[in-house]
Amino acid sequence: MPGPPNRRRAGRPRSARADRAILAAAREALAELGWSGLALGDVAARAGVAKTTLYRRWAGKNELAVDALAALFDEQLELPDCGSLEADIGGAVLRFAVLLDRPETRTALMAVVAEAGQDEALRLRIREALVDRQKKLVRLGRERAQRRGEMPPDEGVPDPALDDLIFDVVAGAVVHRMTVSSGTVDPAWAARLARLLVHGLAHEHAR
Amino acid sequence: MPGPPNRRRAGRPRSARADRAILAAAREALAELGWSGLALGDVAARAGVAKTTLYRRWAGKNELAVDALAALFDEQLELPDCGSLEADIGGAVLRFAVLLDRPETRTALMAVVAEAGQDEALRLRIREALVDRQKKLVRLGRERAQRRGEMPPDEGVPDPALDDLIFDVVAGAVVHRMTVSSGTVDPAWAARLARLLVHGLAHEHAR
Amino acid sequence: MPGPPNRRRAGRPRSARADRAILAAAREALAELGWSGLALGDVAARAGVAKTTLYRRWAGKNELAVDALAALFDEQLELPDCGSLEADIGGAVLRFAVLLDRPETRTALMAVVAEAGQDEALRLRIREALVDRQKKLVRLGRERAQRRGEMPPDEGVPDPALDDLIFDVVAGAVVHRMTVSSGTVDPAWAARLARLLVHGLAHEHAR
Amino acid sequence: MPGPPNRRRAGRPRSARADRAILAAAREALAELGWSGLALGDVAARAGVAKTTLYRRWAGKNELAVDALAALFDEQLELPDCGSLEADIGGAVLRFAVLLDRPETRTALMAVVAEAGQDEALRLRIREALVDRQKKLVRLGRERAQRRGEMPPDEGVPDPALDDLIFDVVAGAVVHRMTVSSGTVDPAWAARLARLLVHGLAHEHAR
DNA sequence: AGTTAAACGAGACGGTACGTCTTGTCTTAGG
DNA sequence: CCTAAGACAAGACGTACCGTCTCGTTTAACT
Repeated sequence: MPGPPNRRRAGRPRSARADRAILAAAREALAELGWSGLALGDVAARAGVAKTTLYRRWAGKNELAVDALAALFDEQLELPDCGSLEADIGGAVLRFAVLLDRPETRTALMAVVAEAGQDEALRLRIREALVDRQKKLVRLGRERAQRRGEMPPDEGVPDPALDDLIFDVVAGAVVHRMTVSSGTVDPAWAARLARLLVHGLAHEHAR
Repeated sequence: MPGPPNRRRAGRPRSARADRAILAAAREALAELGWSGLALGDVAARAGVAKTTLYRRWAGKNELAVDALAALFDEQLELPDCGSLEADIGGAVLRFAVLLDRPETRTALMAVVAEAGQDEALRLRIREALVDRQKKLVRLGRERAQRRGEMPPDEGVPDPALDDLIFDVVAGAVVHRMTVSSGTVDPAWAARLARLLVHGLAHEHAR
Repeated sequence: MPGPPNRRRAGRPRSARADRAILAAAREALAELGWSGLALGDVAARAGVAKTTLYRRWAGKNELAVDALAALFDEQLELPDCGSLEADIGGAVLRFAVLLDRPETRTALMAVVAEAGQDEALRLRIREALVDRQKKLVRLGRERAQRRGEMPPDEGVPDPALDDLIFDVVAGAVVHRMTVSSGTVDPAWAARLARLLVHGLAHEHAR
Repeated sequence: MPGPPNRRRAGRPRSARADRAILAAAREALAELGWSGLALGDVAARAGVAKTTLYRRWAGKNELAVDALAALFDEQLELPDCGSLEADIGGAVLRFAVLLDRPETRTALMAVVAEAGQDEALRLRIREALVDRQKKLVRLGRERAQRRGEMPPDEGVPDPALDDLIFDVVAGAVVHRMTVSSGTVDPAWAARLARLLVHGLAHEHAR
């Protein structure tokens, strides 16, 4: 028996208020100062918390930012039911664009991805906390379209690689336009992207 | 006229070797240490140059990185002629993936984009040095496809917004897959993306 | 009388083992790490005791160190009877030197004296626990010498200032040599100091 | 040829103003806050200097304090000529007492000596900068007394061990009285110590 | 051939954030 | 009420880079 699961750890328990205050302060500071201006001592001070308390929970800027991002993504992203696959995709694109319009989101996402280039653990954390959690939107959209008869049902084996492609195309196009190209995502652009995707996918099944 | 074009500035001219050595050292250090590990003092030391010499040419990490990236993009990216639009797109995707496989490229691109979130001048520099220069590949591909008869010729007004969409979809999907999703770009994935795009575009003109 | 002696305080009584363990751990840590390396959290851990338990008994590093020192001084210092005043002084000097040879004693004594420079209460505690308790050795030595006829008996009023001078000269010379001058105290040095003092004192009474 | 001795080191030379400002600020802060309150960041700020500038010159609190003390000792300590050996000693004792009456001197001296218990290099620095430099006062006093005929001239070999003993007795008695015993050094006490020493030394040569 | 003026290397400078450490208090649960 | 465990606020530690500066030296172009 490895130990009773209800076994309380000794000593004073960690404050849940501190966790929330730190994540909120991190988002606030990020929005104001940008990534390179983000100082963990400042985040701690905004949160009304000592630096030790912050470092007890997160190893550094990167880990903290991924968790702050994941909380935002989880609460903001969803797939609206707009009646058709094309409209659903357009709606999801617009929601994502709203989220990326916040300067802290855009900046933090790019920065942690940049740091992840040298940091395998961070790469894993990003995939688990951001990518894999949001891929459920693609699965949900596909299943909804299949129920509506817009897409054929899975024949035998499902094709997760197709879901991955769709995820990277949609998310990638939005992120690239808003960050690299310094463009804007408006309803017209979202609709055009959705149409491109839906018609491209139609041939995918007819091959 | 303020001065003749052959007007040489007085004093010792700037060393061209220093420029090249600094850019090379920056790429090397970036590949080894990642963005946050990149220290300009270290770059200068690797280049065998004083910090002053570096700062005389670039204002900071961001500007230096954009220039290092632009040089790489210019010399590496091109649109191979593979006989069909779909094959051309697949080929370009694979070339871009090879470039992004270099750790310094991936890291630097994401990092400068992150910093640009708070820095309008940097955003402009990125658009001029990276985005606008590479959009010529899309224009070239479209014109080649039109000559082949794979796409209808422009009717009256051209549609630059469509070129932009294509650029963001292709580049965005590749970048997103290789950085955010931590996935790999192989010939099969490239081909599938190209097919999706070509078929999606076919309907774009038939609307 | 503030309370009946058999009055038990409510609740769990304090552990006497803890007191001893803490003092011993403090001496050990001091010998290993020196004053600035002495951390009360570490002392508590070595003593197998919680920090709370330590702080309930001592207000801080200084008070703890003074008590640890006082216990050592009380058990180690005495005036051996070597037959003559000069030999007695030499013997006491050597005993004191042995005590100061322990790194924790030397370090702690100097450190608490340094801290006492800004702390009146600590100064008082040092005088009571260390200085006044050990001045009895000077009184004892003088009385023994008077019994032997080596010194004249007190005429009318005693002269405590002379005892104080002797105390500061003997203790000061040993401490200064072993700490400030980084010298060693061997039997020859001790004998020379004793002779200097005895002959100097002879004239003191003949003035 | 290993290099001309007047060869200028490359780069910007160190500021002499900074050295002086730091030592002065250290003495000031020490007097105000005591040893444990002395923070090097604060010293740097008072000196109008960056922390790096301070750390470039001194390895830590201890080294800085020894140098600050040595400067004080050098400028304050001397052997006044009062006409007789006994009066000279009394005068020197009073001068030393004035110096140790400054809270920063007393505190810093004790503190660095405490730290030196664990630090061989610091012990050496103290001996060189403080002890050996001030022992010249003992030599000077002896030579002056020999010229006056108060002490016999050196017969054959000199006796540096006697100078050392005198130094430790005088300095030790003053330091011990003012720090450990919390006593005061007034002219009467100084005169009594001087008399004790002179008469004790008389027998030293008559043995 | 000498003069001139900027570029160059070296490295010190004032600043700022880092992540760690220690202090003394507080909050749990258990004895 | 004491105890062990450990989280907490506060703040100094010594390090690393930043971007600027101040030196003395080098180098090409212009007299």
